[in-house]
Amino acid sequence: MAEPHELREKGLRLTPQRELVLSAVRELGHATPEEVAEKVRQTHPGINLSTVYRNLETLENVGFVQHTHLGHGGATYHAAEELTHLHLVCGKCGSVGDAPIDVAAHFVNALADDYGFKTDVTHFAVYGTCAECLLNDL
Amino acid sequence: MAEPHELREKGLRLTPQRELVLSAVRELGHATPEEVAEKVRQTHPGINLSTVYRNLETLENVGFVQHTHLGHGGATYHAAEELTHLHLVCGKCGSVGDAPIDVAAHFVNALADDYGFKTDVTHFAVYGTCAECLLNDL
DNA sequence: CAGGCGATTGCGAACGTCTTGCAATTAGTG
DNA sequence: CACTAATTGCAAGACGTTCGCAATCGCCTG
Repeated sequence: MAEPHELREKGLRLTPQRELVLSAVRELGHATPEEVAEKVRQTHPGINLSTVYRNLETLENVGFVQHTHLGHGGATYHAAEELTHLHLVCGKCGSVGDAPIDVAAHFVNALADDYGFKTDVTHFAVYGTCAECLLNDL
Repeated sequence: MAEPHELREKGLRLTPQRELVLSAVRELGHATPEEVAEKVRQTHPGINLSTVYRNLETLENVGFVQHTHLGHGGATYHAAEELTHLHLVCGKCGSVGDAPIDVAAHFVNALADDYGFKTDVTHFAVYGTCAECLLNDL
């Protein structure tokens, strides 16, 4: 009895596609489903986009990955371990910066205390204008 | 010389469609482009969806309306006057609650001070779980 | 108040992203 | 090794949004 694979432990079947999707997300950090598919194709050229979508959903259900809305339309996926920061999306240049979740602590507490709302700060990006673009506007 | 129409003051042509889109947004509060179109059709049945999209964009450029991402896919539009609150989107029941922007003041300041990032808290929703759904989970 | 120019409209097609139904394949079980 | 259910690939479709184009219409000017 070897150690069971992390996917099997969650009751998931172990398919090459699934493993590849998971490791692609882990390697890429931020990634749209499309980007994940592209990455996976380096090792498994035939993979279908819908398989990627389905696996991302499955992996999200068992907590290995999570998605975030960075704006426009597409969601982007992260390994669950990575979700320790929030995203600062600049509306001018489109850059995505990171900030530790701590900066939102006060905010999250205020929403919890005043509205009973439990906030997941990482799910949506924080929109605004980045330092660089603010400088360029002067 | 009568008082000039608010749209004309911004250098925009005054078309019935444009006026109707603007007042639809004002009447509806929150509304997706689709909902705006539906509302406009009550008075102007023939309006085309692309006209609605184009007018929303135009009206946004001159500052009469603004859009917010509440999640999933579609943007929702607000009259600019209305944008005095942030949106609390519940991931379980899908409800959208409001909170005054003030609750985010500390957060916004922290991002400005530490990262030089100027945040627009209203552009993206705040995601989480609402008080009601938290109760139901017990 | 008629003429003309450019903005705006409606329409249809195209788009990107994501979902779905279905038949074939495959992982895990006994 | 055979069986069953999960998973895959594929093609079609749904959804929201954008685009090019020709026809129309608002507004300015004479």
